[in-house]
Amino acid sequence: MVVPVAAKRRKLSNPLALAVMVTLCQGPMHPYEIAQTLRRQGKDTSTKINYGSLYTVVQNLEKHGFVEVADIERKGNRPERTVYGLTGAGREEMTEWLSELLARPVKEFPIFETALSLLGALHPDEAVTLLEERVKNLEVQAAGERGALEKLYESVPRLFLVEVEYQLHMTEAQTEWVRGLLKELREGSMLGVEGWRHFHETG
Amino acid sequence: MVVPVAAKRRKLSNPLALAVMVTLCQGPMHPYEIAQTLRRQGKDTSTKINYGSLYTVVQNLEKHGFVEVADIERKGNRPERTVYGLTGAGREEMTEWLSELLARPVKEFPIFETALSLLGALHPDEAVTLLEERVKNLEVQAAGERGALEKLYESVPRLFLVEVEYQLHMTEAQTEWVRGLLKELREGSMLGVEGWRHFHETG
DNA sequence: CGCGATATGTTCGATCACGAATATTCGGAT
DNA sequence: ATCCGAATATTCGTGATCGAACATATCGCG
Repeated sequence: MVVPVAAKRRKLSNPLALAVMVTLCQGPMHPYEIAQTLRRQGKDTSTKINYGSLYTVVQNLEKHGFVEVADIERKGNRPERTVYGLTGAGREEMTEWLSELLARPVKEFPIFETALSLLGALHPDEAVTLLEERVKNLEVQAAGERGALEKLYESVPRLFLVEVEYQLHMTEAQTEWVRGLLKELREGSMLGVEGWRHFHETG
Repeated sequence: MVVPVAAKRRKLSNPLALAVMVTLCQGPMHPYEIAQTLRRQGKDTSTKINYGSLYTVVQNLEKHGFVEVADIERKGNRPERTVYGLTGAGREEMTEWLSELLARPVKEFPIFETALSLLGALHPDEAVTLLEERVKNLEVQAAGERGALEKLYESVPRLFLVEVEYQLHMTEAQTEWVRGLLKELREGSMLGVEGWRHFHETG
């Protein structure tokens, strides 16, 4: 089997679309129910669920034949609820997309990286203060994540918590790195810090 | 001084806007020149620079008074080049925004996290194969980043490379974590793996 | 029973993002 | 001289995004 080296452009790129397809694997649902299911399963911490986007995404999935209308319900006087089911093409797209995401790291642009690259625009003392604050915040965040995880272990198999464990690991990694940076900044050992300070103090 | 606990909504949220303001600190420029400067300084690895977005962003910055037209050049027959400069309000917004980004971690949604949370949709053996491939890819990526860094150390002060070091650190952290996950999956020690397999093999 | 609060569902439109197209100039090879 | 590809510089149309508004149902409680 030949693995395509360049990722092909997908017809839908919103991650929510993938989450929707996976959810519909569990059976036909209407959009709102999809959102509820995702939330109930805690997927909303790893995928941004936006009602605004949800309906558009489902529509687009239908347009491309990945889902189809399975039923149109009407209970009482409420607006109709269109129930969607996953198609064969949908299942295939889902598997392929998910596989690609797992196997291939993609370059993303976390906002903290941007901020770091622009660090020079602040006074070095200010930078140190701010990064110290970040470390504190990260510690709180990590503690929260650990706590949540402990609770969840009691009711959910680990399999369904991998992404939470990953999050925690990455939070810890970030904390560690920022601590290292702070150390170098405070010791002034980092090449270029004197120049930086001088630049900001004279202009 | 009271630190606002909730981040106030910014008039501009595109990170490119921040990068633009920081660049204009160095002096007035026209949009294209801003992009060149960012690229020359390697900022394009940490901020997504999109020509399509650039002009819109600069316009919006102007609309909100963060930059202003400093000059309109015309050389030969080319289209006019509008040269922009940072305003006082712009400098303030820049400092405040950058400070917030450094001090406060924000929840983002990296696509790999989504993929992890949906892992159960694939057969466990398939998941293992794919994650092994990811580890290989991550190793290549890390090697590349390390190489680039070595080269850059020769010509650029460390201060301007912090974001690259951060990237590398995070790549390594991710690799380590995926390796751990793989180990657990292969050993079958992870709670729930048998059920997972069974589910996929019977349907 | 009547009231507000909360949960259930969906739609809309203003804004945003960005690939691709456009248009000109410059440098170097022929 | 002239042709061509790369660099310079900007615009535009399409499509995505998402907060907020809308509308109804259900539930708890006095």
